Amino acid sequence: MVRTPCCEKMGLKKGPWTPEEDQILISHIQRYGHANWRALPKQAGLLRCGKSCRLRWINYLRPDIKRGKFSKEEEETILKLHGILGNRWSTIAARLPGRTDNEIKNFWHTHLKKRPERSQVQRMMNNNFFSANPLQESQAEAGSSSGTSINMRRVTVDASATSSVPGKVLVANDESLPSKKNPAIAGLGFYGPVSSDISGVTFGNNSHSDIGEEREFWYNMFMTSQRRGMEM
DNA sequence: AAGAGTACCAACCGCCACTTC
DNA sequence: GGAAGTGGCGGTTGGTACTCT
Repeated sequence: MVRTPCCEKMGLKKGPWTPEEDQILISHIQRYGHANWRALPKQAGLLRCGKSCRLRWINYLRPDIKRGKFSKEEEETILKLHGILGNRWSTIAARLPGRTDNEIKNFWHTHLKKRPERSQVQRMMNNNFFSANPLQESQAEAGSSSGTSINMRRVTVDASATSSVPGKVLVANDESLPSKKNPAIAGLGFYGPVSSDISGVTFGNNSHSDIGEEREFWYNMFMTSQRRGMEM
C-alpha cells in the first residue's frame, strides 16, 4: 500500500509549541474532543499536523499528566516492568498513572539505563523468577540498551541484541503473534482502564482486554511476588 | 569568562496494526 | 480481499540547560 504522508509538508509548523497553540488545542479538545486527529488541526485553526497535536496533547496538555520528578517507587516500577516487558513504554506507562510513554522512555535513557541495579533486576528476573537459561542471561548481559530476554513457557520477551526488533514480545508456539494493540503481556492502552497500580490487586480485569489468560497469569505472578515483598 | 562536553527532554520520523470502505 | 485512511508506538534527533575545565 502506498503510504500517504502524515500531513502535507507545505505550510505546517514544526518545532516547539507556543503557549498560544497550546491554548487553542486545549480549548478545542475540551469543546469538541479529539475524534479525528487528522482533521483536528484544521478545525482548530492550528498549522500543525494531526500527529503533532496528538503527541502534544497526550504528553503535555492532558489534565491528568503528572509532572515533576519520578518517585523512588515509580523508578522501581519502571525497572521491574522493563525487566519483563522490555521497551514497551506505552504498556509501562499504563501502570504509572499520570506518566506518559515518552516521559518514561526519556527517564529510562537518561537515568535508569546506566544504573547498576538494572542489571541486577534483570538477573533476578531471568534466573530466580522466570527461570531463564544462561544463554538468555548472557544475551541480556551482553546486550543492548534494552538487553532483556525472559523466557516464560510460551511467552518470550526478546530484547536481545540478536532480535530483529529489540524489545518485541514474541510468542513461541501456537498463539498468534501479538500485535501492538494486543501485546503479549500487558495490552492496556493509555486511555484504557487500568485495573490496579503496581501494588494493586489483579491485572486484567478489563472486560475489553483480550490479553491471554496465560499472559495474565505470568503478569499476576510478578505482581503477587511484589506484594509479598520479594527482593528483586 | 568562555569554550567544550554532557545531560536532559520535547518533538519528529518511520513503521506497523487496525478500521473503514 | 484489498486499498486507503488513521491511530499509536518506539527509536531517534536537535535544541537548550547545565557542568566542567
